[in-house]
Parts: sequence; structure tokens; C-alpha cells
Amino acid sequence: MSENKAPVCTRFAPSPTGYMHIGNLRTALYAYLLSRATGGKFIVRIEDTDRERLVDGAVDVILKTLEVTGLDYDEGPIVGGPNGPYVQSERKAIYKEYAEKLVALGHAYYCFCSEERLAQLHEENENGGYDRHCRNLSEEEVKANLAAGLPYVIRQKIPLEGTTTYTDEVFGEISMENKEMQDQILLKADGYPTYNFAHVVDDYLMGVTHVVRGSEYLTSTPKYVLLYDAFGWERPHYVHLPLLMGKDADGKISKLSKRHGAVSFQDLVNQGFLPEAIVNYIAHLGWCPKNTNEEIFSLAELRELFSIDGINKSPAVFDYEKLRWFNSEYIKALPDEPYMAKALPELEKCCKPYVNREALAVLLHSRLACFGDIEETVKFVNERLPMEGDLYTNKKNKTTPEGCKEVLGEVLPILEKAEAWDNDSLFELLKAYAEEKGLKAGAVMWAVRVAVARQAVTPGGATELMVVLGKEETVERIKLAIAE
RNA sequence: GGCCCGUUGGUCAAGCGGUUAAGACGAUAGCCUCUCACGCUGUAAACAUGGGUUCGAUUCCCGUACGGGUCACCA
Repeated sequence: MSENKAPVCTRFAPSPTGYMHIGNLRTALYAYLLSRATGGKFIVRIEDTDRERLVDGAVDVILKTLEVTGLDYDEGPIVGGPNGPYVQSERKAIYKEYAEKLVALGHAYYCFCSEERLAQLHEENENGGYDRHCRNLSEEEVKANLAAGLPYVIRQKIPLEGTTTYTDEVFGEISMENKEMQDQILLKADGYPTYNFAHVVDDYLMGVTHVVRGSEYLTSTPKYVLLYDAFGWERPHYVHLPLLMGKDADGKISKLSKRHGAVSFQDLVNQGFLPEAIVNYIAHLGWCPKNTNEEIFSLAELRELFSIDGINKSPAVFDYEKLRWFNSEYIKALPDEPYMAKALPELEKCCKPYVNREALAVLLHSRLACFGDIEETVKFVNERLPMEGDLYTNKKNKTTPEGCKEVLGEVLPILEKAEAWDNDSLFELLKAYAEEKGLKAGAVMWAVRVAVARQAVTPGGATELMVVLGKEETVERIKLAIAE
């Protein structure tokens, strides 16, 4: 942990939509790492101001994901903290108070325009925005409307002229002409704030020093900065992250979404990816550590390594192949016990009774990129596949179909008589037979493996597969092969 | 369409005026080996484009092209 860096306070502020998008997770990760790299604070805040989009149990999904990935937070829902509550719907009164304060300050105003009028406006000019109809209502009119109980929203009074500039820690200086900005709604008619307002108030009240979020907010940030200025609050640091992209079947690249396959953390886990591998991989999407070519990092190592100047500006394409590589590295690094705990249940689901699952799991350890691959790679063990093409001919071992058949015929009684059915014994048995016949061991193994697996490429060799299949099934398969 | 941002191999990316332009995934060749995998050793593959600035641009500036983002009582 660097002592010379000022502690920062970051937050992860998801809205409860029901699942954790991988892009959101990465945002959470970076916010988390940034705070931990400086010994600062990490807050979780639920942004549930859109009452129509609430999804039951969504908060649990978010919290659970943070737990599984190891992103511990200092303040947030359930754990609480000095600046709570950490769920925006429970802070309604706060936003109203600040919105009214902003009106008093002259930087916001009541708007009584109906939704119909707004819709009309939008129809007339799709990109025109609000026409500031209520911006200059007299105090009397506002009072009268309020007294009459007319529904209203509160809008931000954006300066008509000038330019607003802020400095992003990743993208540098961003300037926006004030006339390009809309008098956006701060407080909705239902009394709830919009994101545009709530997050500013909360970030200020909660002492957030670094706002970490996706770069889709790059162009709306000037409006938020104006809000800070209007209140007389010190502006936070902004850290906008490059977007995560996906690649279509036809090669087109666009913002990562469901059409690109599994994009939620839970989907990936269900497919057999390890949380550590997912975290490690997404850490590299848009960020690169300095002074090292290593890529495999634990969360603890990432906490040490992370820094803003390693964050990239350009969008990053999510690559399943590379994720698979990370996952295979993590699987290989798994000690036997936890590995078995993951692999065995998967095998249990798809294996026939005769299959030696432990032996099979061991064979798979160095061959698996993803636990979801198990059923497919293990198919030949559970099914007697039809013999397709000439699998018996192998140039290196100089095998031929006829030769293999002969070998099988001679090997069958030996195997039937075998007492020990473990890899070493089986290997010795076949090797002895090969020597006696003046054959290469490989030639014998080839014949047996093909007969038993009926597949050109197999995880493990002949004797290993025999152990997996068990004596009975092995013998049956060889008999079948001879008869064919 | 306006505004904002971006552009190094297929993908992730290092580079921060002078380099043989790293590394990783993937691809591919070979070694190892009871096939495969693991491991090891190689190979191919990139600075979007046109102008400047400079003794010298991948690197700095401007234009162009392409890509993306954003213009909601969603976040």
C-alpha cells in the first residue's frame, strides 16, 4: 500500500436491474481497487430512483456478487455507515431539500409542463430537448401553481452562454458549450430525484472524492459539475472508464450486451468460469499494470498494482477466448481438493455408473478451460461412439486397421485376466505384450485407445482411459471393436 | 443531425520525439509424450489516412476517414 498517496473515497452505485452486467462489475472493481490502492474508502450505494424498473431481489444479486468476487466495502446497505442510508429511495427527503435549495439559489426552477407537451416537443424535434418554457415563470405564477397543487418537476437552470470545462483523470480536459446542455430534470413529478441529481448530492454528502464510472457519462458530466459549482461544493475527481464492447458473429463491434452471449457475472459463473478468473480478466480490459508483463494477479496483488495512469481510453472488446485462457490457468492452479469439489459434481451429472469419476477428473485437470466443457469432452466415455473413418492408421506408430485388430485380439485375453486395474499395472501389462511381440508400445496403446474411445483425440492415453472406463466396459468395447 | 471521445497485429495491450515497435490470448511449426492437454522452443501478424511542427514522428498540432458515446420525469 502506497503511503504517499492521498486516500480516496470511491463508490459503486448500481441500479438494481436484476443482474450484474460484466461492465458494471468492472466499474465496481476499478472503483474498489482505486480506493484500496490508496488505503481509502469504498462505498456501495443503491440507485433505485426509477420506481418503475425495480426488480425484486436485485440488490441481493449485487451484494452477493461483490461478496463472491471479494470486493469488500466499508459503507453500504446492510453494513450501514455514517452517511446512510445507502439506498436512494430512502433518501427522498434529502433530495427534495437540496433541490429546493438550488431553486432558492437561482440554479433550478419549477416546471409545470405536462408530459404530453414534452412528448409533443420531442415529436416536433427529436433532438431539440426542452424549450425552457417554465424557466422564467414569475414567482407569483409558481406560487399559484404550487398552491393549486399542479404536478411539477424541478429542472436545472443551465447557463445560456459560456463553456463548462472539467478535467477527467483518464480523458483529460473535457469542454462543453453550455448551450449544448438541456435544463435537465432534477426532481421528478413523483418526488424522486433523477440520477442526474441524486448521485451528485449523494457523492457530495458521502464524501466521495473520485467518481469512477463508464465513459458514457463523459458528456453529461459538465452538467453535474455545474451542480457542484452552484452549490459551492468542491468538485470531485472524475475517472471515466473506456467502454466494454462485444463482437457479433459477423465481426461487428458494439457495446457489450446480451446479444453477445453471457454478459452477466452469474451467467459466466454458471457456465463454469471461476470468479477469480473473471475478475482477473476484466481487470485487464481497459487497464494495464506498469512495469510488468505478468497477467495473472490475485485481488490482493491488483490492489497493490492498480493506478489511474494505467487506464486506457479506447474501448475494449470482451474476448471469450482470453477469458477461457485465464480460467484454464486458474483451474490448473487449483489444488486437488477444491478442484475435485468443482469437477466431481459436474461429472456426477453426466457420467454413467461404470465411470471412474475421480480418475477422469484428474485427467481433466490440465485440459479444462471451463467447467462447462466437461459434459462435451467426456461424451465418449459415456457413450460408445460409432467408429468414424479410419482411426486405426497412425503413421508415427506405423499402425494399420488390420494390425490393430490383431493386437486387440491378443490383448483382450490379457486384459480379461488382469487383476489390478490401475494405470501403472495396465501400462506394464501392455508394454510387456508389446516387447514380446516386438512392437512399439505406442502402437499397442494406439490400437487400444482407439478401440476404447472411438475418437481420435482423447484426454489421457489408453491405459488412463481404461482406468476411467473400468474393466468391464473396457473389455466390452474391445470385443465390440474386434467384431466390427 | 449537433456535441463529446477514441484509433498500435484478429483480440487485450506496452510505448509517453530517436526502439530490431514489448508482452499476452488466439493461429501456426517443432520438442516432450501411450493420441490430446500440460510444459518448453520457434514463426507469422500492427502504428487508419493526409498535411504540418521538428534534424527526426507511432509519439506533438490540424484536417479527413472510420468507430463509439450522448442528446429521457433511465441510470
